[in-house]
Amino acid sequence: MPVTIRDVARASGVHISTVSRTFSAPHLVNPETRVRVLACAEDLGYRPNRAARALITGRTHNIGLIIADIANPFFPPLIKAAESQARHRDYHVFVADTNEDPSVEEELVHALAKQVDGVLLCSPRMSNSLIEQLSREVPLVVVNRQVAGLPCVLMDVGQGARAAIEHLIGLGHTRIALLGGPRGSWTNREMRRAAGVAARSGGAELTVLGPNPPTETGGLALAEQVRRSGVSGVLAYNDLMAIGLIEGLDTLGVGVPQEMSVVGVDDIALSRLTRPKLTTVATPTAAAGRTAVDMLLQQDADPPRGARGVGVATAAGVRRTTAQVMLQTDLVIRDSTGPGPRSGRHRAGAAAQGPGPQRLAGPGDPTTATGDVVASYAKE
Amino acid sequence: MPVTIRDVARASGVHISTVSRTFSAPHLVNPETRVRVLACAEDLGYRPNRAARALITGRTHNIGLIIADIANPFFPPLIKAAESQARHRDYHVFVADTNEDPSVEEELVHALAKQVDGVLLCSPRMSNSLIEQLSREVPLVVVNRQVAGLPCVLMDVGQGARAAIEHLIGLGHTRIALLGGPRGSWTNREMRRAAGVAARSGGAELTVLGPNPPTETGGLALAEQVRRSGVSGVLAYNDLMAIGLIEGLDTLGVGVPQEMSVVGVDDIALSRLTRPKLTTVATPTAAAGRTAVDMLLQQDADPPRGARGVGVATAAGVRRTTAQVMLQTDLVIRDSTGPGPRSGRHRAGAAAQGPGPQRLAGPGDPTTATGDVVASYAKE
DNA sequence: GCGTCGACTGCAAACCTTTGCAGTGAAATA
DNA sequence: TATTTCACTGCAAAGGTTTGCAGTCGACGC
Repeated sequence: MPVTIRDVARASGVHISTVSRTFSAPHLVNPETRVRVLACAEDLGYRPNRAARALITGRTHNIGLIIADIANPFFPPLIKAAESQARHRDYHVFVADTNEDPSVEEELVHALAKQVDGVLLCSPRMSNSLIEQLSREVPLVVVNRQVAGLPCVLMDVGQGARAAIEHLIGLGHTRIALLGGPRGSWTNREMRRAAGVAARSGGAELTVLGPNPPTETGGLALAEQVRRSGVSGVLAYNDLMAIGLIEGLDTLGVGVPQEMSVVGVDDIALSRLTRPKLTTVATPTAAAGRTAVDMLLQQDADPPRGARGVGVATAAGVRRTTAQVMLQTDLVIRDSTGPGPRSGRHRAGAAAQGPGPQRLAGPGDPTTATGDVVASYAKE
Repeated sequence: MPVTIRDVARASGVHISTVSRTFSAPHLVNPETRVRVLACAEDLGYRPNRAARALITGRTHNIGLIIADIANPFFPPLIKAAESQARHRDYHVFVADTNEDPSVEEELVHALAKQVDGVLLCSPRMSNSLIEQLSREVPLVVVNRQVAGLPCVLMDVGQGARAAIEHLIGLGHTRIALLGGPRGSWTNREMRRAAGVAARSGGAELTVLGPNPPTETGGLALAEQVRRSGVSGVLAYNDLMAIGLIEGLDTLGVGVPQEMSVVGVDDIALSRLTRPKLTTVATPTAAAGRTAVDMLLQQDADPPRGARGVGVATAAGVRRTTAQVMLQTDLVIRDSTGPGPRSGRHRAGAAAQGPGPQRLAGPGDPTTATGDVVASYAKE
């Protein structure tokens, strides 16, 4: 039933090699022949069998995309962009979810290796050395992780964390908490480092809480601890945790941004839709996906691994393109951050206005629990 | 560099066919030989080449997952569940995004056909007849679409829409709007049908607005129209639209649920996190993903298409398993729906309580813009 | 008129695996 | 002892495609 190159050859009265060339090296075949072959192929509904092609060329025209958690809203835009970019370059993409489990990551790379021309490792949780080792088996591009000798796409969360901390300090917050993310996350380390520096040079005190699961639940569970820690500003590992935290603070009667300012990271679509709208460090996820795919395919373009004439030479250990791309992040200020304890002036002003029409006028403060705010201050 | 069955054979002193059997039919090889071969394979890091295997067996152990829009939060849980289920059955999955474009859908099925054992079509936008035609090329399972003769996984949005309408009517709403989804969506047709019936038998008036893009923007754009239409209750095609609508209504000064009750569909994670929390029809997306994969693989288990000994007989036109699974939906009532104009009693009661501590006690109504409610009533 | 070149096409090997068939030797049966 | 059975293994073809090499044929230059 499946129509092969052979059927097309028979139908158009040429040898199979001519049909093959019609598709993979058109300039080598007579224009007349070419149109005839193409017509027959079209007629018969012929599509080249990529598995067979892969067998001989050594290139599958597939790539793998290994994701820590598809359900984490950070990733879908990345997946979408990567898939789109790949398809434009005539590649298909395997997507696999590791559930944040490093051993699954490793297993998946092995399992996919023979079936793809390269793998995108997104926010991997395994060790650098393991990644390096795996990269000898199949070309790898790493997103959100810095591995020496491997092409990486990084988002400058360091810069973002710094901007966030400076923003909080600028608002008058002097005691700030950093909600750490999962163990093994490069982003996490980077944020801690940068936030520490920024806090120190801004004269603020930084408390690090974590590591924590990078989820809404993770943030929610920290609400009590955050309240007791005496901070007035929080930078969360990501938006999900920030949202969870706000949720938790809300049930504890702590108003955001009145009593606590919260900054997230990622700018997932969701963060525009919560109340209050989240102040957050926007990471260029789609761009990261596109860039990573480009780097993978470019790297892939050079060594025709396993091709016929090439012989030895291209042993897999050889150093490949090793570019590292750092993508800009942006602090987007919305409604979850407000003046800190220092700037009593602003606070008083805010507290004075009741929940009137001005709630509707501007972004304002939707929870409007004025009484609670005051009470909480007394406590502090 | 890539280690093949041949290397393992040489290392363990047996013929390649024995190595092959060690992996694909272990009971046919002497236990002693088997362990020796396995040891060598392990040593050398051998992994069977699935492409080569596919070439001869006709089964790739891959499936395709074609998604209207990965960035739509409805899909990631489905993708995640499907991928997980597939992997447990030793299948890998291609994910592709069509951007809601029917022609891309078709192209993708063609492109993937030779590389997969089956394709999951999730909420397809193309015509039934085209789907049917494509199913002759590769086994198909359809999610959120009813196609005669094809295995389908459906979510009972009809039942869900009915429950939602009844819920609204029960709250005293008699004029209700349905925000339609995209053209070509089975879910959309089903909802319209069921909502129409439910409204009629409940004595309510139903206005259908649409079709609309199933996004936040789509909902937001309808706010003005909804306000002017004079309805007090809205059932949206999905949560995203519902959230967009609430957003839009908010900027128009229309409070939810005080002046307008809004029900969504899907129960995406997000809907628990917005304010007000969304009343919505929960669809079992993860279960749908799992079920669809199971149906695909089961269907796939029967005909060893293209296998060697089989000869003709299993022409692809032959009717396959044609089960249709209908998955239950559940109305989950949260905070975006409230008493309608009829039940003035409840409203008054609600309006009487200020935004005090009881806001924190229960789910209550977080926006608490009591004044607005009254004003709005006057308007009406 | 001969040689050369170039454009085009055919031939056949190779990629890695699976599998029907046949062969081996030993054990079980008659 | 002769025969059958059985467990195991090897042989070789097949699957669809690419590609180096070689062949054909007409055109062109001298």
